[in-house]
Amino acid sequence: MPELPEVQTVVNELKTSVTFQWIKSVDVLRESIVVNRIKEFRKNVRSRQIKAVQRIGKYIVFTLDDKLWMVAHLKMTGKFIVKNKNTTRHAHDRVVFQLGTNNKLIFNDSRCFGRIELTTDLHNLPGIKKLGWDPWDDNLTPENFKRKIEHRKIPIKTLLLDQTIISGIGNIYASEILFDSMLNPTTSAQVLTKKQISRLISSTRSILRSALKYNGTSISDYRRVDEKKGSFQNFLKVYGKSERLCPICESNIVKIRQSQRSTFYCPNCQQ
DNA sequence: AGCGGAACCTGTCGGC
DNA sequence: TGCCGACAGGTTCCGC
Repeated sequence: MPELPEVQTVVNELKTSVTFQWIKSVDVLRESIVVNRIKEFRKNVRSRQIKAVQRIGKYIVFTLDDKLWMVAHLKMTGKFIVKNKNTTRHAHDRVVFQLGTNNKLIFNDSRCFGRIELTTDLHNLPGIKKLGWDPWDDNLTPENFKRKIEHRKIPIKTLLLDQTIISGIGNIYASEILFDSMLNPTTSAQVLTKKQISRLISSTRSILRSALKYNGTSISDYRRVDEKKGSFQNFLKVYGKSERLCPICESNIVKIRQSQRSTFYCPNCQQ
């Protein structure tokens, strides 16, 4: 499900629904979701107050104390849902936090790729430590970007999925961003000109900002904290549109396979 | 170091 | 109807 716009939507909604709430207890229904030893996790989360919620890359970070954070990653199908505490258990509920109010915070994940980890050293968590620029980082300039990728031979589409370069882009928005910047997804990263990179960066920002405005893209699994859908799926121009027509030139959108993921693009507009 | 492919786990959909 | 393979908003690990 989740790329930056989806994760940021969830974080925004968690901020209003669970900040300052106390965690009374935790039920771990699927142990593989929790990275820490379960006993230790339950003990250290119990009786903590959620002081803040933030997004770092595609990670959701709950601040529980000065030196204690609960870090979650939704991977493909993870969701955070807030419901009344009397709600019955639902299929794929994996971790349930009983809150001090009438609510519970549920981590639901059909595929069980998602992870929740308690840490005392947030910025040295392996996943977080390696993250590249946030899309809106002032240091993400065409010059810096070019320098960072000038020895990378992989296709630009594949490079956009590399969280150690820019963090937050996933498979849907990579295709949309490349269409918006009129770049061919198969182009080797190292041959891009400064001008093309400049376009790529502004498209990245505008596509992600727009997707965030519509609360993300709900094609199949992704849901908001209140289980509503995002609506950016109504504005996708190429992702999932193979055999449909390009909105600019009306030639056929094509689907190809790059490093085991689908890519959609217009071979005519994206040279 | 960088790259491609397998692995993690579960559900759905299309073809035969 | 039923089975089987392909595929799914992600990341990590392994071998070359």
